[in-house]
Amino acid sequence: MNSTFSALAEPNRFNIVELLRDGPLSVGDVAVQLGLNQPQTSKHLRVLCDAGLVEVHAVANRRIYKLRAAPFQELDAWMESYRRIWEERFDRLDDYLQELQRKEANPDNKQ
Amino acid sequence: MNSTFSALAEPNRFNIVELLRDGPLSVGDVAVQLGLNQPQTSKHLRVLCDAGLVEVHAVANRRIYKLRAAPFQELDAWMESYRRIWEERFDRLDDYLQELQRKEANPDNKQ
DNA sequence: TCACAATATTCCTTGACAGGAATATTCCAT
DNA sequence: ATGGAATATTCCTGTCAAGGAATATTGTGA
Repeated sequence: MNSTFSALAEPNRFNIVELLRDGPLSVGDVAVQLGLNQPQTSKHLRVLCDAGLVEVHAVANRRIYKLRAAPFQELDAWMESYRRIWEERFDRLDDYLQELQRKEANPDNKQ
Repeated sequence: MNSTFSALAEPNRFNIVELLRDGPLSVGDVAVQLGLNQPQTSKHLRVLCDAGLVEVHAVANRRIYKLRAAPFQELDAWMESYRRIWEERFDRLDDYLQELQRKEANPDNKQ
């Protein structure tokens, strides 16, 4: 999960992922379509691979990279816990303010 | 979107977000619950704030931070485009391989 | 086997960022 | 208005990651 965020935080890698969303591609094709040079492309793909976002498949001379579903499903599952409550809890200041006042009244009561 | 990933890529900030999922908290409370010291906590909250993941609300001496729904909904929307196709496309190597062969046959045809 | 295409790796430099410590700021309560 | 919480900011340092250039590697087809 952490490595997923780190990997996607880099703009070029994010673009690579968006590009691969449309299907698998070779290193060269990724490089051309994103206007990157080959070494950087390989390096970014390696990071994505290490993070598990992508997997390789050797075909003749090329290496075809494609997205892996797992980390996206994991991300989806993580989001789920936020979807459930983002109308409920995020805005519930009242509870917390009362909590604060209560603590103010008798500081020892750690609840 | 980019700033969202960058913000969440840092482990402490990720933990702060997870903590705030349960409701708003003051800087001090965040610091205590995560075992951080106050300055780093403030700094991380600032980054989260700049990224729009969090918003502040001054209450007496304290500043209460809470999650903002927007970036999570944006992330959710982004995920949506992956959910739709992760069984379909991610694994469709065949198409691409045929595409490669086709290009091999007559390189000039850029499709 | 050999040359070449496709890809990966290394080395280097530079910039961004996190943590620590100290200090500045803000704002309430008296 | 003033002392003291609570919070924010600055300065410094070390680390890490990205880009560029050059080079190494791998695998294929002739």
